[in-house]
Amino acid sequence: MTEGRDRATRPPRLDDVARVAGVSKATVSRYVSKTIPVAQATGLRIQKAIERLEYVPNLLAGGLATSRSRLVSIIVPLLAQSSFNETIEAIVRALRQHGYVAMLEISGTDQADLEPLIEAALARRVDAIILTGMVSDAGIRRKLRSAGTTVIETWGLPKDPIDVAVGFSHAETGRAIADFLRRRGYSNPLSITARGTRAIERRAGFLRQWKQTGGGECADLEVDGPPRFSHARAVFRLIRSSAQRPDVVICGSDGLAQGVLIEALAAGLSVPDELAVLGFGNFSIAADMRPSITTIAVDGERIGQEAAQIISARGAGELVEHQLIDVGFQLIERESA
Amino acid sequence: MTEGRDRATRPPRLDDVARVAGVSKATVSRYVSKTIPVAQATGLRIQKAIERLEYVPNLLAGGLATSRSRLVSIIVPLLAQSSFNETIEAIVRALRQHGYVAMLEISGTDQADLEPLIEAALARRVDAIILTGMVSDAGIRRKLRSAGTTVIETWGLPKDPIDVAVGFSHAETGRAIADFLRRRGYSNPLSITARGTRAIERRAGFLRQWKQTGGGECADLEVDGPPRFSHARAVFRLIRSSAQRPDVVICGSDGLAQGVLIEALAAGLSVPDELAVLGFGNFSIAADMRPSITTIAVDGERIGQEAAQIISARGAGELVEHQLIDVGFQLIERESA
DNA sequence: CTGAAAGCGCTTACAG
DNA sequence: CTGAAAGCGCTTACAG
Repeated sequence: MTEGRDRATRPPRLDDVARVAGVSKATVSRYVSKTIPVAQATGLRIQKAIERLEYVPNLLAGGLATSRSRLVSIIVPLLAQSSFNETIEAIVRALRQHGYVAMLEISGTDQADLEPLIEAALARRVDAIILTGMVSDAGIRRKLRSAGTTVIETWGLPKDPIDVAVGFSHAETGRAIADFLRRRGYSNPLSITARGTRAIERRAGFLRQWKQTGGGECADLEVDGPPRFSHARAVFRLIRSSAQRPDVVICGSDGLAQGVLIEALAAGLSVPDELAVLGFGNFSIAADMRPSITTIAVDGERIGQEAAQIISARGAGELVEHQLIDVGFQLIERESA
Repeated sequence: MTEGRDRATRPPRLDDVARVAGVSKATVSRYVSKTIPVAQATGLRIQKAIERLEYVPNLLAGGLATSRSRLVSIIVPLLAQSSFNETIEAIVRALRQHGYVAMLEISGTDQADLEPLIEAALARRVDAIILTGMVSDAGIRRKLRSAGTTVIETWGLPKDPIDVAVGFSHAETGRAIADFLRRRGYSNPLSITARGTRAIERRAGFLRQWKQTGGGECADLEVDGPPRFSHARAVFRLIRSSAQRPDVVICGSDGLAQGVLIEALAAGLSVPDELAVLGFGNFSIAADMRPSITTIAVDGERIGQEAAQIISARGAGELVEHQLIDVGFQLIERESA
């Protein structure tokens, strides 16, 4: 087993390369970082040395010297069943493109658990913190604001962003849903709202528009935790016990919508005629489900790109103001409503 | 806006704390890292100084000094719809518990894309690399082996692990499925196998046991990419065109099983009487689906804990041998088969 | 229990 | 285009 480098010897570093190539550390550094051009012949010698030694630059040391870690912390409420997964993936890929690497932190739904994660990120001197969940705690917002690092809030567009926000207006999606339901002639909606999430903003936006355009009351079922099929059962219990059966259910996620659809099928209700269903997120199942799910699509790819773009620009020394970047959304009409 | 620290001034560092507390840097370092006890009175003064300055230790610098970054790279094939999500979440949480932070890398399904991600991890001098997908490329395995860092392969139990592997035998799950189907009296299985995944090992294990216990041929449909509902349609096309209709479909994931179930419902086939369905992964939908899905459960939590445990032990200087840690699996019998 | 000093592996003005 | 030297912010033998 003598293949590869001996585990006992220390890995090569910049000055090993410099010695082998017969140049100074500074020159090797310049060659590797491509910041300042190096004479062609010199570059060749350095390249040879790098390959011979299998040199891998220590970015931790580099980061210490430049105060740019090229590390970005991305804090998400949860991974499993999350509607954020696509966005997270897009962010990670976009960051990579710009030479950054993402540290993943999972906060859970309790705001209090956010603080140590932020500390951990700050201790690593991340170049930015990306938040995908809603940060409602004022103390945490203040702390983030004074931390002096780039903070990107995604998905939502808070009125008073910590730094930069990339997302869309949840109230607007509610509005769009109201208009859509009206156009289709639905009159008795039931919405499922997960506590402590942005679904609350969506519902508010919906209600405002719904009433303004002549709609009446709108039943609301509040549920806890991530939207799951089990909530779908609760929805059905409610529907059964309602004096007036709703004709459309507005779900907080496509996963939940899927659950409702399955319950409806099991109960022998025809969708959308007897009961229509609206999802949120445009997960891949939304298109594949039978009936396919009418939903709101969000451009996670774009969110990732915009976020990486901002971080990279700041890193390059450009002055990027606090701002809201609205990536919009799209209501996709399918079979379920 | 004068709250918090002035953005222009540099953040406080160890020697600022030392100066304010009237001790040496070494003492502050010892106090913060808790490696060597410090006199109580001294500790109090240091604590005061830390709070007053809002000092956050620079772990990048600390990592450089100790050659322990406390960074772990976790490389996953994909996030969206992945059966690994739960395990990833468990790993991230377990690592945190031990003071590590996870860098997330998404490799896609192409092995060739793995190399730059490994380079990026090595350049950050990660204390470990955790792989959740299968690494079949010999060159990459060799490179990882000679990198001198802890490498943990999860989910599978390769015959010749790079370093440590924490997972279960996929062949064994196939075997368990064969025994189960036989017990239930199924005779004509169809399996869906995603190319380039460990589903291939499961199928091999299944076939071996199936034939050994007197079973005949087993139809196989190979699909590409992550298991999706759309594959479910292909399954149905195949079922319809088969001379002899299969009586049970073995799916590579619960998501796919769900798709097949929905197609079956739409086609008016009763499950499991006319067509039984087996999933894999025990996602939350498996229990919630109607009919609920018979599947294989994997203990992602345990995988995360074992992995973090190993990394932490190595970090503490303990000698941990190359090894295979079998966390087992469980066949959960529900309604779909 | 505490301190002075060397070292971790880079980068970057400054000077040539 | 290149080099010598100081500095990034920690830790840890070594000595007391």
